[in-house]
Amino acid sequence: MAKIITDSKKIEELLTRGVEEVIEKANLKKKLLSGKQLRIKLGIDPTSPNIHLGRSIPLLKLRDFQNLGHKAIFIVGDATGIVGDTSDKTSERPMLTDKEIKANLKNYKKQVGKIIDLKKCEFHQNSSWLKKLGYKEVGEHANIFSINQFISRENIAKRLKEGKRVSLREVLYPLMQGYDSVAVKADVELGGTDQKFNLLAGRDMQKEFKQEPQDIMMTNIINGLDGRKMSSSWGNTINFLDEPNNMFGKVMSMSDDLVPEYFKLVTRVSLDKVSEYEKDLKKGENPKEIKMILAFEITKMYHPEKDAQKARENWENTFSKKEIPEDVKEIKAGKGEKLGDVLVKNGLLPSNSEFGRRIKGGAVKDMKSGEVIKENIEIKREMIVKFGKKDFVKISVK
RNA sequence: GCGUCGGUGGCGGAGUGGUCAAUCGCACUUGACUGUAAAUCAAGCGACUUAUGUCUACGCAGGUUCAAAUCCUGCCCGGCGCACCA
Repeated sequence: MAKIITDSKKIEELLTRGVEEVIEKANLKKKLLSGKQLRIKLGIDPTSPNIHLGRSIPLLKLRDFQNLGHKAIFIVGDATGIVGDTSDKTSERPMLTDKEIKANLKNYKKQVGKIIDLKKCEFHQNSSWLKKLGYKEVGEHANIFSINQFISRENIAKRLKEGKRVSLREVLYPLMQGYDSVAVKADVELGGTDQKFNLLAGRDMQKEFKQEPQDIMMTNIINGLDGRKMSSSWGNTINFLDEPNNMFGKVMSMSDDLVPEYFKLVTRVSLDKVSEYEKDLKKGENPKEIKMILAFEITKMYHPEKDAQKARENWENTFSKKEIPEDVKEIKAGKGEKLGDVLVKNGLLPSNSEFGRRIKGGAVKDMKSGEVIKENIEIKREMIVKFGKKDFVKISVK
């Protein structure tokens, strides 16, 4: 049995860092101090093959709990994923197929394992209990809640008002997530603030099943690279599986004002250090420098430290010193082939028209001579071409 | 099922017989300025081409017309209302 740590300073950080709201906080604190091992539940639906940094917030929380000796219970929502949660959506979420879910699921353990300790973690797929339920059970569960509750949720109410469709299946989601809590006998459930309704549903379900209701810890939601909410559908995510160079670069390209928030939420750089950085920023330090630290910290959480270091060097060379990146993609072309055709054929550009636009915009550049290429030239010898902000390619002649 | 309104590009949302590859906003791409930040400015944003033209597109399938996103018919999908008094 793991030893439970009850250090009050650590508990305080656990209860506050990246945490928006705890229900019920006093109760949870008491439990944490009691020295009893708690069962901490976190579920993620495999709605996308990639887990992004937004999810790392509750995952890091889960790890924090683990570090204090508590039992992490990770649930992959393969059943809930099919039904689809509407919590963070302004429109209906399409139902996923079994096949999609399975494909998405493939690397989940690996990704989650980058943060939490899988050996000390209970790993479940909620289909294992949810698919056993029939209409009778679902009916009973559904009876615990009212439509009134459901439609008064902000995003649902809004959709109704706008005359958008709200399907009956969406009502089922909170029931399913709530039943998960019953199935794993959760003491605490983690989730984003947008999950409040579903998380609370778990408490009601547990009461119905004569379990003590779980406490709820709602973590902050992180903004994506562009300042909007991070979401796979916006394309503003940083993913656990992003390559080091890419990950580093993505952090560097985000808004300055997000930097402190990122430090607090998605890293575990000590809070003292973070407030130092904040002070530096206020004093007028170039935000780029602090952002470099952040980019490095984040990258090394998901990749070996030396890869993160390399990514940093590569970034400096490429963008500060305007050199050619180390990991240039290499392709082959026949002598006399048109540059545009080659790029399109290799999937680097979607169409010849796009190539034409970039030519017109002056985006295409011969890196050896440093000159802008103004027309669709024929390839005669090996060349390194830049054809966009981040797009480099080395073309060798067959 | 009946009635009614509607289905337009990644999204929102114009357009209701020709001048529509389709106003506009957002998102996105590229360039300038920079710190691959923000803000700003400029250009672009179906494809093939590089001519200043062809093809494919406005839920789907037909039809009317010299000409349709726009009119007609059928189908599919969605919203709302009705489905009552026994």
